[in-house]
Amino acid sequence: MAETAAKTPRERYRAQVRAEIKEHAWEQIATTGASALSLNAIAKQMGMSGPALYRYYAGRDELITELIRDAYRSLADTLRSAAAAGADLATLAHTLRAWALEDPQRYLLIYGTPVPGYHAPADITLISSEAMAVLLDAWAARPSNRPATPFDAHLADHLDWAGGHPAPPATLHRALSFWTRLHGVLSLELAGHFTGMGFDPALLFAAELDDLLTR
Amino acid sequence: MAETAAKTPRERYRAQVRAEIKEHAWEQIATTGASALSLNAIAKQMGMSGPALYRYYAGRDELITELIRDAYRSLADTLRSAAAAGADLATLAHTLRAWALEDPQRYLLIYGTPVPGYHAPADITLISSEAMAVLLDAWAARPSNRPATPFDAHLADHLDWAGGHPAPPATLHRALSFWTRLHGVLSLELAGHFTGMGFDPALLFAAELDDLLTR
DNA sequence: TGTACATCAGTGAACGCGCGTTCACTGATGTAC
DNA sequence: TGTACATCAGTGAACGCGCGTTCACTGATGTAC
Repeated sequence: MAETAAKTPRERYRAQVRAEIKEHAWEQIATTGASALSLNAIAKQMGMSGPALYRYYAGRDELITELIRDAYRSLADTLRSAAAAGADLATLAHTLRAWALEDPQRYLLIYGTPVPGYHAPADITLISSEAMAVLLDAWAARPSNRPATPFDAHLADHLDWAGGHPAPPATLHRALSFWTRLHGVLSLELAGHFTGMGFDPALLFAAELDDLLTR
Repeated sequence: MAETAAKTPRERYRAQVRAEIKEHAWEQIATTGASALSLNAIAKQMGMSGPALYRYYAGRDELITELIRDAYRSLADTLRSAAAAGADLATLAHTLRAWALEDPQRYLLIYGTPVPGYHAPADITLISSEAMAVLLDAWAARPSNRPATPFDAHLADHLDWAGGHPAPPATLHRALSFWTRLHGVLSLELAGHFTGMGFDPALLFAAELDDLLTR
């Protein structure tokens, strides 16, 4: 818990192996998808016996949980540092897309179809809101001239997800819409539903983003 | 092929069992997701031995292909008959959502993360364009007053997916955007990413649709 | 209507595979004196 | 610096399971005369 300092060599080694396990897990997910994640396969790939991994993870679910946590954290960090560097909403959107394309299965792990048979612990939702917080901040910094919609009124009474963000409902709505619209284009692209359609997904994404921002 | 008539009792029986297998497959998919689809499990559920199913499907992949085909067909039929009954775009959107909610895994099977290890035959893309054709028709019937975007120009040169539809690029773009935006909201809802956020997904969908149509 | 034959649905055994997970163990690494 | 002990990473065997798929077969259903 409060043990961030003074790592013994053994602790250091453990952390290193845990990281290596996760690396191989990502590789495996990248090729076969998350639902086919197998501890034994990872062990074999690392030149270890299957049971050895149980020293590091209590089981498959705990590993997946950690991967999901890392994915959320990575996305939040990426967006946060982009925002800190002065990125506007368009740049944030492209940052999101670049992050997703860098490892499609990582994106799909957190925003795609849930892994069958896996149940996430309760605190995962909390971590997922970190990335959202960056978007909320970015939208809050942008003056809105749109008339309030009926949904804005509904949102005003259902703010659990906003984490107490002080932005007005209309802004929250726009941030939410920003997310769903980009996800719509992005998830279809990552899942391969645009292949064979002819057009360039990057341009569709840019067009969607443009429409989103200019109104 | 051209054998639509004169079914023998045996052919009738075969068709019936094939249908029953698919029913059980859908049940299984609804609970465990498509990646966990197992021929043996279906056979057991039907009170048959595993190998018996090989009389009806050459293997797991052929069964999945048929399920995907059926899903696309079902969606296209649903949209088509709604359109034939005079549905406008808003009604079509709600028809789409109702169809998706009726069986979330069926929607996710065709529009979600691809099933790992499964490779669809080439003609699947063709069937998937049927639903899109209904949307294209609906948008073509609606006068557009929007200025052309740079993406419209790109689309004009990349029309493989439109199946020769005579609508202008701007209209094709709007139909495409209609799809991606509704998918964005819908897929996040179906994957459970709105649970715990507080608001009503139906209202977000309606708001997105409203924004989509009023401009 | 009755018999002889062909078709074909479904079975059970078998193959080889990989999975998650447990357990008792060996042997290396680190700690205390 | 050296010895005695504790810790703990990793192994190999084992358990029970389910998977896809093949094969030779039984027995019921349909067909031809």
